[in-house]
Amino acid sequence: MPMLNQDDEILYDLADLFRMFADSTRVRMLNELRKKEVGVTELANELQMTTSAISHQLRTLKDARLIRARRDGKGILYSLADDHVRMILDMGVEHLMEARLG
Amino acid sequence: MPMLNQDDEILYDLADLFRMFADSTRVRMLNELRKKEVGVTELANELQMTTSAISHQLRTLKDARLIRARRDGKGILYSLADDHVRMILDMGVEHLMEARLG
DNA sequence: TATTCATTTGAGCAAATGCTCAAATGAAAC
DNA sequence: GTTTCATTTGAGCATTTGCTCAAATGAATA
Repeated sequence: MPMLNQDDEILYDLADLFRMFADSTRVRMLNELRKKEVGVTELANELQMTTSAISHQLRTLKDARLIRARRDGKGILYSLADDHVRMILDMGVEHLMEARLG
Repeated sequence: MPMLNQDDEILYDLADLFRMFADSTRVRMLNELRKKEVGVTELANELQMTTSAISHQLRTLKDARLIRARRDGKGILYSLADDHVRMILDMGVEHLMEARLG
C-alpha cells in the first residue's frame, strides 16, 4: 500500500470528481438540469435514451452529490446540487472556446 | 446516426476534455507539471510508476493538447500547455474544499 | 561511427464502465 | 385495497481504459 500525503489524497478525489464529467451522457444530463428541474422520463425523452440508462446515471451523479432529488406528485424531480457544478461546466466550455479560437 | 445540434456537439467535446482529468495518474502528473517542467524519468520516479506507463499517459495528454514537449539535451521536458489546465485543476480543488466544509 | 540512455511503442490482459433487458418497487390516484 | 405509472434495480455483455512487459527508436555524446 503506497504512502499518500495529504496533497496526493486530494488529487485522487479530484480525479473522482472529474470522472463524473467525463461521460457525454452525464454531461448532457447536467446540461439539461442546468436549465430546469426534470424527471427521469422527460430527461430520457430529451436525450433520446431509455429511462433505465438515465436512472442509472442519475444514481451515479447523486452518489457523487452533484444533483439533488425531490418528489413531485407521482414523479421525482432532479436538479443540480449547487453552483459549483454549473461553474465547472462553464469553465470547461470556456476552455474549449478559447482553445478553438487559438 | 443521431442528429446533433451545435449545443450537443460541444458537450461531447466537454466530456472528452474532462476525461483527461478523470484519472488519478494523469491528475498527479499534471500536478507535478504545474510546479515545473519535467522529463519522463523524473516524473516516473516522483510518482513511483514505470517510465512506460508515464510515457503512455504523456502521449494521451499531449494528444489532448493539455501539455507541451521540448527537447533538452538528451531528454525531453514536458510542461502544461497553458493556464487553462491550471485553472481547471484549481476549480476542482476549490469545489472539493468547499464541499468538505459543508 | 559506435555507444549510451531517455523515451516511445505495441501487444496483451485485467479491471472499470455504460448500456440493455426484464423484473421489481413504491408512492399516488382511483 | 387496487391499479397505475414513473422510477429503480441487478445481471449480463461489449467497449474502453490503464498498466505491464519486451522490444524498438532516436538524438546526443564519446
